[in-house]
Amino acid sequence: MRYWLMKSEPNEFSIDDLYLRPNQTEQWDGVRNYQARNMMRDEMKNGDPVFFYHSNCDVPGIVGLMRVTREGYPDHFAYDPEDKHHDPKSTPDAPRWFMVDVTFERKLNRTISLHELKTYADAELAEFALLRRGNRLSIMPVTQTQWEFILTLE
DNA sequence: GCCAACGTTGGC
DNA sequence: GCCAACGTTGGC
Repeated sequence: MRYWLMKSEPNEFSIDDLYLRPNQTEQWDGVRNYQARNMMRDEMKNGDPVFFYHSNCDVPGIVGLMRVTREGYPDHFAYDPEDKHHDPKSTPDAPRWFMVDVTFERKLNRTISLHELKTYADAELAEFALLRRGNRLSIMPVTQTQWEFILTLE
């Protein structure tokens, strides 16, 4: 089992939106970055725990927990010319983009902000991908040690 | 294969 | 709104 962090802008799709979805489950579509795609297509497995991270908002940070409930499958929204993330180079015969399904687990009692996480950047979270300079990936791996440490902050 | 131009992300 | 970081594109 591996641990993950997935970013979303809360004005686009928030932890509360996930809570309100049928079965509290959402397909994580629209990712158009090869590294992130590879993680969804190849590495994320059913049952893997995921941090839900709110980005580009007043208080960026980890707001909840979810779980992978369907492993990588083609992001069919890429075929739709009307879709915001349409990609004519992705076809049903040769899908270029993939997504996973994630299911709500729980909200944290409070947001563990990016600001707070950074205070451990020279200690427990020295290797945390989120804190690496310039890292804009929307999906990133979390080690078990990092996962457990972050939850002790709650 | 190089690299300049351009677009996007996302914190501040 | 600014801008640093960095991925992608496309001319050569």
